[in-house]
Amino acid sequence: MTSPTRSRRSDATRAAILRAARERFAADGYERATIRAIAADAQIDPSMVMRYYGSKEGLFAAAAEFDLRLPDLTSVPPAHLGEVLVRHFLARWEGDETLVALLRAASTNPGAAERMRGIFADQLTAAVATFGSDPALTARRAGLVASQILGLAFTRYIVRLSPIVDTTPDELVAWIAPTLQRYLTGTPPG
Amino acid sequence: MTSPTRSRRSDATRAAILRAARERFAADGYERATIRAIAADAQIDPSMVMRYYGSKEGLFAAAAEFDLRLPDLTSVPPAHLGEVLVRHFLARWEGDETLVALLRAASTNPGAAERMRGIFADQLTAAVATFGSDPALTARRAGLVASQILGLAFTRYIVRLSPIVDTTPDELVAWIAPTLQRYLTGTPPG
DNA sequence: ACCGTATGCCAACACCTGTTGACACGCAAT
DNA sequence: ATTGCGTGTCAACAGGTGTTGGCATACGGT
Repeated sequence: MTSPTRSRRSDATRAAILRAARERFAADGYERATIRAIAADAQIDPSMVMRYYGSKEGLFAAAAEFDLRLPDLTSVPPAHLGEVLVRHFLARWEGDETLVALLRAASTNPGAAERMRGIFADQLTAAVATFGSDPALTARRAGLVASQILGLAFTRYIVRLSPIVDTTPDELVAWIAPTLQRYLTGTPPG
Repeated sequence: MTSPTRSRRSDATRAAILRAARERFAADGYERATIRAIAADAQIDPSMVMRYYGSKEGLFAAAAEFDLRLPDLTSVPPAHLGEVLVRHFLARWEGDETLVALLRAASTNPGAAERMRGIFADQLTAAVATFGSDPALTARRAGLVASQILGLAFTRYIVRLSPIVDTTPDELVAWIAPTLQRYLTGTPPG
């Protein structure tokens, strides 16, 4: 038995499968991304996928591993929270198709929706909770932020709505930052 | 041959198929909603679906027929545009699952995404254009509104994010109306 | 009453899906 | 050299998919 720290020969295959899976899931969604297509992209046999990831669900679970990597919001000037967040999100998934894969799959796959809920209810809510406003409101504030952020991602990467696709990240930040800012620090209506 | 105005006997079947199709597409998405399941819901044979709608794509095209029914925005006080819009959208699809079906399908089905683009790029942009601000900006304003509106729908009906699901329509309107108001009538940033 | 046709069901096709088990190769340790 | 195991390929299974053609039946016009 090789040492667990020593890289095994199959690690390259595992990585190739994961890369191909992310691409296919992002491009086609959960059901259209077939194991055969993923295996073909990775240039291996479909049965390898099963051996290394157990099932299609298991493969997706591994491929959709995602961390928002939210920055420490306590060290951000409170007036710039909105801008920092939009910019971070855009940068985060403009270069990583994992979230697009998750987004596409969440529409039809319950497990993916569950994971999406975890990411935006746990990670984001936790980050919002750090600059302690009214605890009773943090969940709602985080939810509202998620609604605008996910709407931006949905229109830009999934539906590909022209006015949103054609707008530069900087312009998007300028328009959307005030929205998040109000959701985060604005006084509740009513 | 029966008169085209006279209701034919099969109209009930056609309607039952359409109703079942909308339900299934809304609940399961395009690929998981099988013709057999739809036919079973409508209590008819799968081949009937093919005879009346030609193909699964044709059935979806018929089931996803959707009109935003946007009110005449010229007769709305400009300061209340945001509120009127959020309230209208919430009411519009809280009682009609067609848009949820379209939303779910748009993630994986190119035709559905195309239709979604049509709805929000044509109908919404046209409505925004009626209260004539800078024409060069109307498309972008409409796109931003779409991003928040679709994000709301996505988090509330698809991902079912708890803080958004648990919030009453009135509270959602209070929070989100100012966002749309700024996207519609606010001065451009920069 | 008759006949054409609209309506419906049944069985089957061809294809694709996730998944499985048997078998071959090559490397590493004994 | 031989043994054991990690790695990989091949073929096949069982089930589900959209879709098609043929056959019964019941309705509506004459």
